[in-house]
Amino acid sequence: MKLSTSEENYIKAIFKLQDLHNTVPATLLAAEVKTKAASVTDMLKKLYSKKIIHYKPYKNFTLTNAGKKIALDIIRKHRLWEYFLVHKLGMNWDEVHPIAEEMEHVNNPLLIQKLDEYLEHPCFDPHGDPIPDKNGNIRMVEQSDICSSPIKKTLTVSSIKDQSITMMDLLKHYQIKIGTKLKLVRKFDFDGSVEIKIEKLAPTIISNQVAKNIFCTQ
Amino acid sequence: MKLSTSEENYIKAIFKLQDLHNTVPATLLAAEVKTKAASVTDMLKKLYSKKIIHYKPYKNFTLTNAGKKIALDIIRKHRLWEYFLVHKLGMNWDEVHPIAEEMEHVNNPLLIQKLDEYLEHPCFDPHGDPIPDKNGNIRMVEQSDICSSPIKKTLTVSSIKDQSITMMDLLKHYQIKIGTKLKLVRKFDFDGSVEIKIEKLAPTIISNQVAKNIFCTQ
DNA sequence: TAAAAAGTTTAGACAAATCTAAAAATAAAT
DNA sequence: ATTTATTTTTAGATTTGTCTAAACTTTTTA
Repeated sequence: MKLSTSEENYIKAIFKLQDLHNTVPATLLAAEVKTKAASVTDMLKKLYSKKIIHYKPYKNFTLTNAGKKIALDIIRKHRLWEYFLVHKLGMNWDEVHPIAEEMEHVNNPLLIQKLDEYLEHPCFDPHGDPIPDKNGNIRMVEQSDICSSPIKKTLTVSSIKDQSITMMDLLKHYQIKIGTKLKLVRKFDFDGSVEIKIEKLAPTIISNQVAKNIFCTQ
Repeated sequence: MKLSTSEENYIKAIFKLQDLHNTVPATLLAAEVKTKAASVTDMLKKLYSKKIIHYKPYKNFTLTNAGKKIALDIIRKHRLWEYFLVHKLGMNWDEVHPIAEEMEHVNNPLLIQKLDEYLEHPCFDPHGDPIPDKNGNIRMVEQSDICSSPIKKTLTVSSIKDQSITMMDLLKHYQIKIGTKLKLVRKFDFDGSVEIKIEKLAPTIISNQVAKNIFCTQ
């Protein structure tokens, strides 16, 4: 089934809002896809006719399993492209979202398979959000912030909680990105700061405030 | 000026047909963009209003300079993506065209600049067609078929005249692609066949028929 | 629990890009 | 040069996604 860019955007938005709020109000969805409530109603009827959502007028609506599968596939494409833009083209993670928003609608399964292979099957996008696999499964990986991670084990940075400009600025200085491999050398009890050792770099100390925001997998 | 995918496709098609035939009949353009003559008329009026083409009813039409610039920019994007798909993702050159057809409409100058850098400013796409630079200039490079190239100089395969399946099959066997570096070792007068040496491979002999179809830059 | 507020849907309109069928202009052919 | 054929344009309809304004549900609140 071929879907329009607009339909795909609605599906993605419903998926996102479904995750955040248990029930999705049409007005919120309208804001998310930057349109008006009346337009949302039209689209809901269309998506219902395509069995992408469960829908009864004036009632709540949710994605069907088929709808969720489609949403996860779009999210997969989006995040793989974001990964590509940052890790291959060297773009900044704060400028890739709108581009990936366009690329995610390029529809070609072989392309995405090849891209995934080329990127070596990444699990997290540059914002630290998990990348669903080709079957729509999000492999749940044990993540913990640096402070709570075991000492002297190789950790891989998988997500950053605080995505503010100031935080990103600091991470840039420390040369820490999603995917960076590092070791927790020791913790200082006085202020909760920690010493870390990043591959090929001299050990440094980062504050507790920063360490708490950096999540890693083992 | 933001252009729709449809407008971009018309511009690209006009550019292509303008190159092939001196004057572009609307019916041919209709076939090229897979639509009907009546739709073409509508679009021509629109493109005229945007100063992308010169147009008078019932008369021939041509791209303005602005229109040509736009066309070259779309072609640039198309060919850079084709290059990426073949040389980075390892796709076959006969399957990348429809994908690049979609990717070319992703509009972000920084993206294309970064992509160009990442690919190291390629001059030819996987089909051997030249890639315009960011100003729309197609750098004219001296090309000659292998038979007419100087002996023992490093040549870079830049285009293949015959793009039939059988030819591509043969090139695959010889491990010859656009971008392959090779040397012409010697020519055999008896049948016009030539001995070539491809980087890291043992020297081989290719027939005159094949050699005549492979164009290289020095 | 009845009135007010908030949220959702219908009805009718619009813009973009397309279509068919018919009319108009140009080109070709006798 | 007039008829025929071809090409191009108009006119009116269709589809997709959107909009506003009004009508209708549902929820809140007093």
